[in-house]
Amino acid sequence: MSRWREVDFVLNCTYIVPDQVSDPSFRLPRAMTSIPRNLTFQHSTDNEIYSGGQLQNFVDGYDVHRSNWMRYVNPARALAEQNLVACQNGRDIYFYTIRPVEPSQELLVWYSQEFAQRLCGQQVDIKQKYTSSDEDREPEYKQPLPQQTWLTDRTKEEVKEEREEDGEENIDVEMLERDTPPVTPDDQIMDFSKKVEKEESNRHPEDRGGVPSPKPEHREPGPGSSRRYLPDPHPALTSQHRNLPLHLHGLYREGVSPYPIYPPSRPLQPSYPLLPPYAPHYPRLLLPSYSPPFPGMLPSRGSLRYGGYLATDGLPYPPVGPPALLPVSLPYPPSSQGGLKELKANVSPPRGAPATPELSPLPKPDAQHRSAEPSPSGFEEAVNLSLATMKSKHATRNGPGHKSLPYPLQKQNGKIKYECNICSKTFGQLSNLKVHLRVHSGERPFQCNLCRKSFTQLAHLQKHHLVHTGEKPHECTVCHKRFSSTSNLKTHLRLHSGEKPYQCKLCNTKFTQYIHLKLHRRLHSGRDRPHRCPLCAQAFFHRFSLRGHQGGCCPAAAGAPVDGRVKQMAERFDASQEADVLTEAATAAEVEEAVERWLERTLEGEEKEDQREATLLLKALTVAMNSPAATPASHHSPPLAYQERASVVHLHQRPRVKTEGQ
DNA sequence: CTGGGGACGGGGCCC
DNA sequence: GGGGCCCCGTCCCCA
Repeated sequence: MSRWREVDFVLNCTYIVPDQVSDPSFRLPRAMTSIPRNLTFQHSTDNEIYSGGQLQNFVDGYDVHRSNWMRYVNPARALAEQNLVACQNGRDIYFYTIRPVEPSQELLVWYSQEFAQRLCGQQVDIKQKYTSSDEDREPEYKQPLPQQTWLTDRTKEEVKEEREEDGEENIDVEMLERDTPPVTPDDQIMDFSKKVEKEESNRHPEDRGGVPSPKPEHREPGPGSSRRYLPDPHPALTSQHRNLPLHLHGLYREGVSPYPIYPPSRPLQPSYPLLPPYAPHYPRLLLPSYSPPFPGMLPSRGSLRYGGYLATDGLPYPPVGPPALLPVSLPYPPSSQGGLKELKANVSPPRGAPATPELSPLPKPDAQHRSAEPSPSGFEEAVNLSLATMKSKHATRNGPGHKSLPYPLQKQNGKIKYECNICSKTFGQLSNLKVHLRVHSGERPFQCNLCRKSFTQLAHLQKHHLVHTGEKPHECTVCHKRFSSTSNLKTHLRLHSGEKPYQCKLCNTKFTQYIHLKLHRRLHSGRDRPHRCPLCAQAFFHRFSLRGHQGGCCPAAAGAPVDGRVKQMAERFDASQEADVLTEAATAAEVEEAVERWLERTLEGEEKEDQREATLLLKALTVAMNSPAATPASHHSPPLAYQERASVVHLHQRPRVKTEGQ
């Protein structure tokens, strides 16, 4: 994929996870706080560094206050290990994953072809050299790039790396080639603007909006003088991976200059249509609103890590920074006016009070604003672009002239249904689907300004607000007790009506709330399960469950391979509400229907393939359950279908079981 | 252990 | 398309 054009990446990529906003008030440098929420820092133990040659151009990630988190990302040694490719789009640099990146897997970056050529294509003989500096003058946060590696086959032996007790790596300078320390690292800063300046003879430096950077000062190498350096790529462009002269660290300051292809007067627009963050066809997929702190600030170090996908209720660490600081991923500071906010992307922090302080969402960005600031740092969402491919796919299905939508369309009873491409739920209205998609994305755009809780729907936030106001708008007409929600009032009304819709099948105890029945059922231990297997003594609530057990799940039955997952599923179904509603005289078809209902509910969100396999499996199991031959007196091998499916099915161990388990 | 209330999530429907 | 409203369901807490 490194041969892809940059437009190919834009068209084919699935998610864009932008850098986090790095507020200047944060106490940590930008290089630490700008890391996207799905990534984490880890120290690399592979710190071989190579250098050589002479400085002409280089980019610099030296200053952690000016560079961003990419300074910590190492370059790939070979195509095989590369999982990230850098491309430039207008003034923005995007890093596309080109293969799945597993948790704890290190990001290793290289360039797209175009980007690489733009970096150095016209200066193939760029020599390079990296900064070093006088350590005594090193500011606290101006650090070497200890985690950068630039590994090639020929140079592995050249550098020895040591790590001091405080974790900061130091390189044995004797092993390095003749690097020369600059007077100051910042004097050496070079990014695209360097090249542009060079090529354009400094005619329009202000037009490019980049960070003005002085030309790097070339100095003759001084032996033994270097303890600060940047990696040393290879000088020629004969292969994409070995010979690109520049590395990317340090490109990621605000305001990268337009790349040299652009004439200076060209507006700073993407060279091709970049999906705007608010393109209606592409719902924004938000990562959870809490942001990981830099691990160095964690209460304990070492193996302690965080992930960007932590559930908000499982936040292990407080936000970094002053106590008043919001989690860094929140795009705005809290409004001093109180009230509630809708977190919208790409909006500057509002300073004024909304027209209606309470429950007023923020204004949406206008098109001009968007086009003026296409930077990914301006919006917080991971934009799901996978729907782009869905779009074209279904546009074809719907035929020419049909308004293409990024969602699969179905027709049910003459009505169009919009199907969620994640869980396959269908909705009668597209807007409902869009709200539903927040369930998958984790986006919770409506945040309570009083307690920081956030919600997927404004109505939920409005209801939540009653918690703070104490308002209880719903009154019981019988006892005049008041409730904050209609649901709770309705539950309450059962007390007056005597309605108890939830009944225990074992003891006939009835309850007004389902949760009470669930709790109650836990009381029924195995001895209360009337249907017991004579071979293994396992007991079941339902006779058909015992039949199914004997038909394929009993470990004591000879000749029957027992799949533990199937056994567990059968037990779960036996204890499910779907099984509860069946009578013991239920027909095979009724049991099968109940199994399907239970599956549909239980496997919601599972992988499609797993759902399909599980469905096949459970149907086979249902056959066993209803097999008249499956009696305690006649054990035999399970039906063939069951055996076959049981060997291939893969079911996730769900951490949370909706159905009441035992 | 039961019962009652509080809070919240998801989705349908209307405007 | 999006907001508002409503309903249903679920979970948690506590007496």
